[in-house]
Amino acid sequence: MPAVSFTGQPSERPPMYAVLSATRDGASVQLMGRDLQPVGPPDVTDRDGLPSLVHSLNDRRTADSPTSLRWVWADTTRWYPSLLAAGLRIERCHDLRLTRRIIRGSSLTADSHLAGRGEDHWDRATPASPPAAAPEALFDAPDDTFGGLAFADVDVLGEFAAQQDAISGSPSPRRLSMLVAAESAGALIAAEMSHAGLPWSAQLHDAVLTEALGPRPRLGDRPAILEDVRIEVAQALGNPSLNPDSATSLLRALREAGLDVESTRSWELQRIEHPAIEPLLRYKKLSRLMTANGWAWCDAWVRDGRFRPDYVVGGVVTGRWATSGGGALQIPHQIRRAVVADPGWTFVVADAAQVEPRVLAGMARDEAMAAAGQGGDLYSGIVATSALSTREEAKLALLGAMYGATTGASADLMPHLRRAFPTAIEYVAAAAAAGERRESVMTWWGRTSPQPGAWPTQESAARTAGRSWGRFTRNFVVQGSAAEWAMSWMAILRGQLSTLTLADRPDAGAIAPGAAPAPFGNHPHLVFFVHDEIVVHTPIECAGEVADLVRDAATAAGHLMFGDFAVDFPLSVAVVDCYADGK
DNA sequence: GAACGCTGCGCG
DNA sequence: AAAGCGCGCAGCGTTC
Repeated sequence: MPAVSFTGQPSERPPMYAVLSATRDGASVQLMGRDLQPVGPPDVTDRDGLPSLVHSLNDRRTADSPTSLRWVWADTTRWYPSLLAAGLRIERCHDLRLTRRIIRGSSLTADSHLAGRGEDHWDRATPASPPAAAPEALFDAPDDTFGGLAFADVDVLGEFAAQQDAISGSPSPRRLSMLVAAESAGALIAAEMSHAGLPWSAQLHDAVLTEALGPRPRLGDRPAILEDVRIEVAQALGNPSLNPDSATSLLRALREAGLDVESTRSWELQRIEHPAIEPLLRYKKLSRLMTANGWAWCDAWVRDGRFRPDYVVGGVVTGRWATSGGGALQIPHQIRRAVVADPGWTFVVADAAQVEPRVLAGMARDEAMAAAGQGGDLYSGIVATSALSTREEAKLALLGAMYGATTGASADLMPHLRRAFPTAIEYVAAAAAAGERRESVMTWWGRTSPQPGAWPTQESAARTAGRSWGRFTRNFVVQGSAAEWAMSWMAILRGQLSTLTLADRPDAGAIAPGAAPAPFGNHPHLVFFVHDEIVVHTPIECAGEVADLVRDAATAAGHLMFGDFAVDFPLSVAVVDCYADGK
């Protein structure tokens, strides 16, 4: 079992904090003990001197603080990219902007001073844009404001104290500090993944596009194959100038051809027999490929063999990450062909199986569901209990339970699922009922659902809105807690990966002809994350070790959340040179 | 010509 | 088989 270093507890010696505040022309760092009393005078530096100051403090080890410092700062997106650019990493942080939002919103800290105050700049602050994606910086003054306040005027120490006070005064300080640590570790990981970038071959990307669409057309022209398919559709519908990209005119054309359709969605069209349908579905695929991930996308988002998504930690209400620009969380499987490891390197691609129902089993302490998931595929495990008869049925039923299906095949299977797993099903039903009563619900570690907006006064509309909000809160507890598991998984893994260091491998220089950018060098590092799936880019010789660490981290994350209530978190792990071969 | 809502589809 | 969760993004079509 790997040590869990990102949380700073439960077994470590007292941590030492390094509280980093902006000054007019640089920064100051105040070291503090666990009691939040200053240790020595602050170190002050100008902007250029910050990396070397951080470096020297990172290296500092004292009898009181054998572990690394936890850096406390207003906003990882404002500090960390430049430290990474200088070749530095830090081990742990407390991101006050992200954690402020959690603490202000959590039912666990509703009585704290922090929650009682009016909105201020901390609540208004948004993540800084990544350096490369901010061309406006050429024209405007550099953005040194934080939620409307000059960055140098932000009271970092005061905010940290207020947050610590809120956490320690809550009924479940352990849960909230786990969440705060995981969210902050997520902020570091997100910045590091953007810095490292996902290896991306523009050449292979072009090959995929050319095979599907024909050669790249000149600016303004349409790819030859796409246009050919459009003409096929248009002729089959007797409408030569048809533009299938217009849903309105396509629907009209389909109806004029005598087809009884409600919409132009692919799944609806699939069930229709007509010569236009096959080419139309083909057209939709190709058109989607070109507009979403075509040559223009590659030009815009791939630089120097890397795709650098801008991750937005906590960007989703549930705590899932979002991304802005480039659609990083929706990269089609088809285009993952272009994701290839550097020479001498490979990928460890790991996908966690059925995280949401497993987390549900842990939260509800549903022994039967946990047992069904033991060791392998949860859906098959459910079939083995005879609760449902096929894997597909089990999957459909479980998804329906977590999304709140009310009609159709999924809803029909619910009684069977409830009979087999009453405890788990009751857990999500209670979350739904709370939402219908307009009450908030919490994830396992205390992230709390927002208040619903205005409610309709008309009775049936109010009922509909209630059901809808109930489906949201039902899913919130599951999706949000799964996000907590995933962040813990990554954070633990990150801590373990950093132990595979050059120091252990004096000949490591020979491993990788083309090393990753500093500070990664020859070290395995995370390069991609999508909700329950991670990609580690690693020197080939470390791949086996990395795969083991990935599995161990999944197990450790499960224990971190649910203690000795045994819930398995099995992974599918692949060592592959191309991301498309990961599954 | 910018801003916005709608439709549709990619991902989990 | 085609609804029930969470997103981001592109293109269309309307509005200001």
